Amino acid sequence: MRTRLCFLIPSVHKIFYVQRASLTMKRKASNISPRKQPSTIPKSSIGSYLSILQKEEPSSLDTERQAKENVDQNTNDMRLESQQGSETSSSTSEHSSSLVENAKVVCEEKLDECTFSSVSWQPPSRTPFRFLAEAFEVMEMTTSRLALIKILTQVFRKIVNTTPDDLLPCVYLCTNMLGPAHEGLELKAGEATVLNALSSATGNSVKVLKERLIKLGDIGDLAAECRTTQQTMFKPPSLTIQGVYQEFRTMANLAGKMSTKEREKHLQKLLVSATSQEAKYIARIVLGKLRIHIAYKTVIASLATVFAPCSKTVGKTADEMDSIVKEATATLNAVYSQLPMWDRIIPVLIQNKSTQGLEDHCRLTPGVPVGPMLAKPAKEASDVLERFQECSFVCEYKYDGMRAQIHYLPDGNVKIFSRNAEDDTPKYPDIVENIKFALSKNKAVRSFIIDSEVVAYDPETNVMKSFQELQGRARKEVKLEDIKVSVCVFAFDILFFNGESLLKWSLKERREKLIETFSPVQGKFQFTTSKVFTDWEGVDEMMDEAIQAGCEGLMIKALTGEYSSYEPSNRSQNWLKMKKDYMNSIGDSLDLVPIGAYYGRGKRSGVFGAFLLACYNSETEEFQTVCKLGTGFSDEFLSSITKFYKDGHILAEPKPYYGVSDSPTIIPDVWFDPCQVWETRCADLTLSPSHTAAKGMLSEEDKGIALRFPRFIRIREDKSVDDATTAEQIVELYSNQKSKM
DNA sequence: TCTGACTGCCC
DNA sequence: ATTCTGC
DNA sequence: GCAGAATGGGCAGTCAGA
Repeated sequence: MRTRLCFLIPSVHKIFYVQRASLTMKRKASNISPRKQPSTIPKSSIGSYLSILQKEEPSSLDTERQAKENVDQNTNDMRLESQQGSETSSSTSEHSSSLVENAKVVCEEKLDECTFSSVSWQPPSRTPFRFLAEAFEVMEMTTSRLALIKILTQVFRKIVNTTPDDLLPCVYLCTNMLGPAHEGLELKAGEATVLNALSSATGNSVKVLKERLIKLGDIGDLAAECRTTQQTMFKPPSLTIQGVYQEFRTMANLAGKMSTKEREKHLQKLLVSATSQEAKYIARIVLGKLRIHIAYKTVIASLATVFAPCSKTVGKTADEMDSIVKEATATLNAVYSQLPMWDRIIPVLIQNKSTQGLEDHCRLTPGVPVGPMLAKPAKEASDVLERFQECSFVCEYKYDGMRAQIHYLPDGNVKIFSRNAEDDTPKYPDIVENIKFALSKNKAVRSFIIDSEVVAYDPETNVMKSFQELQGRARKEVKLEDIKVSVCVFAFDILFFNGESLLKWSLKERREKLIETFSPVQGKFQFTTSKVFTDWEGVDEMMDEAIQAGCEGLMIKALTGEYSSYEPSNRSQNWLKMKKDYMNSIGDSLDLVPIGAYYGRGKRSGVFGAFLLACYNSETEEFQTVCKLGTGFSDEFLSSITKFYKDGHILAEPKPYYGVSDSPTIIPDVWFDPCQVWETRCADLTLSPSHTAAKGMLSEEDKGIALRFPRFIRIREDKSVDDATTAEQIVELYSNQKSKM
């Protein structure tokens, strides 16, 4: 707030105020310890936090070591607990009804041992949301995966044993989901909505809240803080997990006139009924950033711990238990990536009280998206050769388009899913047609799932078009006759065929199945260009050809052997991706001048989180923006560079020779003195509606040029600001790139 | 009726 | 998308 | 090496308000 105020005051005072502001900033930053103290522990339950708090707030190395031992000790205790528990249930494991009863006995023992919360409830009451919020609070304070899994396991176990119907909504809230991704339910509420709701719930103006948000760096912390200062006239009904989840679904289903206000009202209602701690996590769930160091992988590991099949564990050692849990985790991982629907999986888990038999109920099914296999970046030949020594590998063109998983259902329907399991079928009626055409010669096909990349394609010239053109296609309920940008499907894998999963087949076998099942149609449905290699000989040439053809680079995969199966949802080493800009020697690298910065959020609160970068236009003698930059720097660099700029290199106003769009998403929080040059790498240059580099020097007069995938490399100490990359050079790079397409 | 803010989703 | 970091 | 959490450009679609 103070820095903002100083803009209105003559320059001598500006310095004074800026310095004061930076001092408070510094003091604040030094207070932030790696393990953040929770701001909102309810006094009533302080005691139950203590054990974990001590572990996470060590005051010396000694206590740190001690803390580690404590955590380990606790983890072992957990194993013993479940062992004992299962001993009890093992004797009657044949009868599921007695199983349930026994589970309850076990549960009651465990209730007392809940290490993070004293909240308790009994049906018909539903699980209090406060119980989950308290777990989140503790999870936020640690980064130890074992401790995180331990806490989540306790949460799930307690819910399963008390109010099992709440497990599903609990898992949804833990993963920021409203339902299966392919069902397409969207909350349609983000930061602005939360701020508005918070404003009407607390009486603070949005402007004040925004200023406070800059300081706090987290909207949940803001919500918690607001609640603390608000007086409550009466005690509102307390929230339940089920209630919060249902409220979100209600919000998601609102549409049309007044729906924005309506959504805000629902959110306001939630925030008013929430304790400050609950408000914190409600706000974060809405934003989709829980920031408690867990995502669905940890949820899976915890569920697997709860439902690990330990019915016959009498006399088993901790190590043996460990491997049972590991196996259960692997099972649940595999099941979820082949049927990413908690509403199908969780009822089975609860019914069976075990991960056993899960695969029989939750199978790969056409019509439900599979987690797509992902690739790891490879920077140089040796990365590839190390991985694939002694065995042959395939290189495929890496097309610059969008991933599409195409399903053919036994009823003849076609479904198309995006990389993130969204249903893209309404977007691609042309692909639905092309598929049927490519299949026409093969009447034995009843069902399949294939993996492919969709690329914008000019059917006149048979030339692939840019990602940007593909991005311009309409998305909702597209009609065949309205399509303006045609596309070609480049298929590269098949995961399912006529009722059979092919995931375990080798890539060699899958490719053969793919090729025998489809007939390519030029410009509509083709196979990716690919070639088999046994060593590096010829790979560089293929890479050049791929770039020449408008591709990003190459995908590299094992053809046969243990690394050649399809691993859904895994970014494993089985697939590598290689792009020119990964390689140190090649690729575009620009020397740019930071002219402003944005306050960081989350773990970057207190330092700058991103910067506004400019090139130099010698014609207009302006610095023109080419990108914001938010990745590539170490934590240490960020804090030192924040200090550097705040210590005398901040401007109260932009220089008159800064050419910057007036879009609020571009205008930085602070302006910089142009005094450094940063080496910045990118994948591509794109036409930009919001950046100003080379504006007016292109065929599209009102557009500038921007970097695609920009990242920080290093400070160029050896360069002065006038040696920065020029707009002319950027135009040159841009037209070089265009001529390749 | 048009525009800008917001959201979600591609990369 | 890319990158860094704690475990 | 995994999993999580920072951050990028840019588009369509929706809705509120000019």
